[in-house]
Amino acid sequence: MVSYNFAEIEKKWQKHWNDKGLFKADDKGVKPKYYCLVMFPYPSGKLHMGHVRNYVLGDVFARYYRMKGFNVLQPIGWDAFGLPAENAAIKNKIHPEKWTRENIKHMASQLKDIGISYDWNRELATCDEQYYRWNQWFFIKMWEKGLAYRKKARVNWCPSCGTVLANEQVNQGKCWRCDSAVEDRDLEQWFFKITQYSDELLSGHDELKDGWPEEVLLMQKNWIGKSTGAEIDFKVVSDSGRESFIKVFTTRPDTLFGATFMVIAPEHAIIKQFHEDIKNHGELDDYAAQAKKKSTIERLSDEKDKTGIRVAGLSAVNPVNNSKLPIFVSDYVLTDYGTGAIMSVPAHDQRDWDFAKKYNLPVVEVIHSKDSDISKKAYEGEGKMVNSGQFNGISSVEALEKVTAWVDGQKLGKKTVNFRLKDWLLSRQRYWGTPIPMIHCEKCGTLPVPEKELPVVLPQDIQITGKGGSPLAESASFVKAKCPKCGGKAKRETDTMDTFVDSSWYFARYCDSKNDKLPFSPELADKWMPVDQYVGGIEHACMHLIYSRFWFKVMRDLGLVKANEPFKRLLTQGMVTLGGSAMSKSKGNIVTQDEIISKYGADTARLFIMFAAPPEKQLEWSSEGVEGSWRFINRVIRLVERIKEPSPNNQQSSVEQTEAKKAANASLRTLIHRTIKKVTTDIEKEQQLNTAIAAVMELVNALYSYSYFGDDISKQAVETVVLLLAPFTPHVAEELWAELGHKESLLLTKWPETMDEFLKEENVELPVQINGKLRGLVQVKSGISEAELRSIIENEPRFRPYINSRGIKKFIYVPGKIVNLVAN
RNA sequence: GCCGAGGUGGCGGAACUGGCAGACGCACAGGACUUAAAAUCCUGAGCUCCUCCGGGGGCGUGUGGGUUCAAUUCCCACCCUCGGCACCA
Repeated sequence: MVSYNFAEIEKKWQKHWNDKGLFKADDKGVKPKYYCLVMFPYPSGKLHMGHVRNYVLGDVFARYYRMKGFNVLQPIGWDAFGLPAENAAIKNKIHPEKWTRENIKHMASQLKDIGISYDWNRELATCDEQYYRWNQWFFIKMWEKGLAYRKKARVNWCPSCGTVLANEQVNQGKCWRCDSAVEDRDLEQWFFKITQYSDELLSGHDELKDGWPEEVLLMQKNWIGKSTGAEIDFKVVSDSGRESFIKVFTTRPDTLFGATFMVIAPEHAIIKQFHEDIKNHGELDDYAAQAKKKSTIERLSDEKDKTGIRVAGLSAVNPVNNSKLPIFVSDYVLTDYGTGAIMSVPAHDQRDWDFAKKYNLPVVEVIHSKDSDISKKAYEGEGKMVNSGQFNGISSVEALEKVTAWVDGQKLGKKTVNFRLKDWLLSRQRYWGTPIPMIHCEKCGTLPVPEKELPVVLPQDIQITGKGGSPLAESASFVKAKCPKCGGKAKRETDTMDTFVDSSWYFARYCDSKNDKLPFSPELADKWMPVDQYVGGIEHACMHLIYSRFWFKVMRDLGLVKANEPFKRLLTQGMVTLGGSAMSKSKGNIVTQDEIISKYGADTARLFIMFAAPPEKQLEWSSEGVEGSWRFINRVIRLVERIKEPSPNNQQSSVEQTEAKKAANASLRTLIHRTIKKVTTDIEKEQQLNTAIAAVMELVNALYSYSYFGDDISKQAVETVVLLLAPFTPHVAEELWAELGHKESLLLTKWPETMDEFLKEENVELPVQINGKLRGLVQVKSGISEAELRSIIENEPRFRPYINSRGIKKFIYVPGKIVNLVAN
């Protein structure tokens, strides 16, 4: 490996960019703005190739749009609160803040090493008081608007550590530290009322459909899960004659006559209500206790072996036909979706069908179609109503409306819209997060900390042990507070906020990151927002991206921003995996960027990770092939060196040579313009950077076999190569650009443009298929008529053997693309 | 289990809107340069069968079917891998 001196070149240009302040976004700039954002990193320690992919992607866009004449904002910051810092604190007896700050320092220098063009003046960390005070400010605004509230909710509880566990800290129902069985416990928790925006989060998709991947919108749509149906009251009767009601939610009121049993969640209130009437309540209580030990995912995934217990001594009544229905308890019905109870229609719902078969329950067909055979499986499609009283004979589509209307009229239920989206549970019983700025007074209740007292600073005098309740409750000086209303003794809230709060609005803070009067000034937010290009992992498709959209709408309603949506365009980059799963420090499967940079330099690392796969695709890491990117850069360097030397074989030429040269010139020129066009659309429109790089490689290959290297057109080609590579390999591109005699940095140089007249080609090579098989190619003028083409092909002897005496049955010509002859 | 994505040579990947499957790169083989090696430059190659060595045939995009003059691309069924599932971020 003979090397160009990448270390020296990279340092030199990084210093140059920094000294000249070329990455600064201009708040007062008149050029059109372009806000390019990558999801900010959690400072876990070292940058690995997954990070590199993310940040280089963003940087390619930022550098490209600078050359296109935009005023680019590309900021960076740190998603600095979170569980790993607390784990490190427990494990290594290091304060979370110290651990976090050290990681930030290291990762920041790594980002500089790979030459990402950030405006470092706007850097922020969410654990800065000056950042999280605004989390608290927003929390209070939400509380004032009724968007923050408190209610009981379930948490994972380790009885031996006496602490709340994150889902990640629960392995197969056991505590990660002490291995005791994890229990459910109800705690008073804080929520954001994100469901108030359910409809808008859904309809907002209209605005995003051009800039967001379809799959993300689809996932969000399903996550929000709007379903229209009806809530219907079923009378419940005990054997002793006591009566009550159970509300069920169904999206299929048309199948109401087919309900043959009812399934309720193990935690359903009716069980307590009828406790003494239920003969097997002991068994049911045991079952509920078992269900509590399972996570939602486990509960729903025991599909194959769905368990249920009949509630003895209690039955429901189908309101439409007064038939008595047995009631079952099963853990696949969840308390917090719908009403926690379903009517089961085994003929028309596969899960109910499976359950009915297992427990030998009747299956009654109420929708008939020629495709249905309910003895084999449930029929979930449309059809004609049967066994449905006055609704017999009409179509099930019509019945959906009519049954709902009838139930409504009989006061048995009503039409409802149900969402799968739940309110955002944001309180955490942890240390390393934003303290929730509330005060509990015995007399006056729960009140917000007055705005002038913000921030509520995280106390330092806390031992992080991983045991016990909320860590903040350990600090007596923190807990002690004065009631803002009566001035009496009060207690401070000791829960902290979910870190998704931090990441829900950081992109707006970048617009004005030093503001100490407001989270940001509305004027500056209006200048930069919305984000033009957001880049980040697909794993954030639902949670982070929905929370941010929600938060943005709240900020709009507070008058802080004008737009409706925070991110105009989204690129969900695929994960970098090693050994089949995503690189992450917690899994220990990481390859750090330093390993690649020290051997090949930043430019090779950048080029390789962009070239290895299309951005949105998952990429299994392998360093095989890095060598190729390295070689390519060196190949370009040699081209530049050669073009600077005078070329001797270009001088005298005969007439034939002149003709040949003309043709070679023209085709090189066409290639230059095609390459510019390809690279430009690949970056801007397709966002396929791997093929953009491949196109530049093809141009370089063509230059190596160009016979008149050294002439004007080849000089132009070499300059084009350097310009097109500038976003990908910025350091070496700057060096070469200077060597080619240019004084201005590439960051201030215009992106090359194509000229249409150089894109056309006179002749085309058409593939000729006979009966669908490729039999040869013909060279023709590009505008050739079908008749002309046909006679050329018919007269070519080489195609004759494939066409027998009866001739051509059908002649298909797709202009400029292909010819297919159908012979008899 | 539910929601979403993916599966193409030995490997990473390319292919516009249904129109030459395998661009570009890695690894590999041969050649040039060299005392030699490295580096570099040039050439070759999906698999397979036949060949008079000019070339010619067949098969091939996870599996099985279908639509079409033509399918990696559209339709149906299935298998496998990955991401998310609300306290990892």
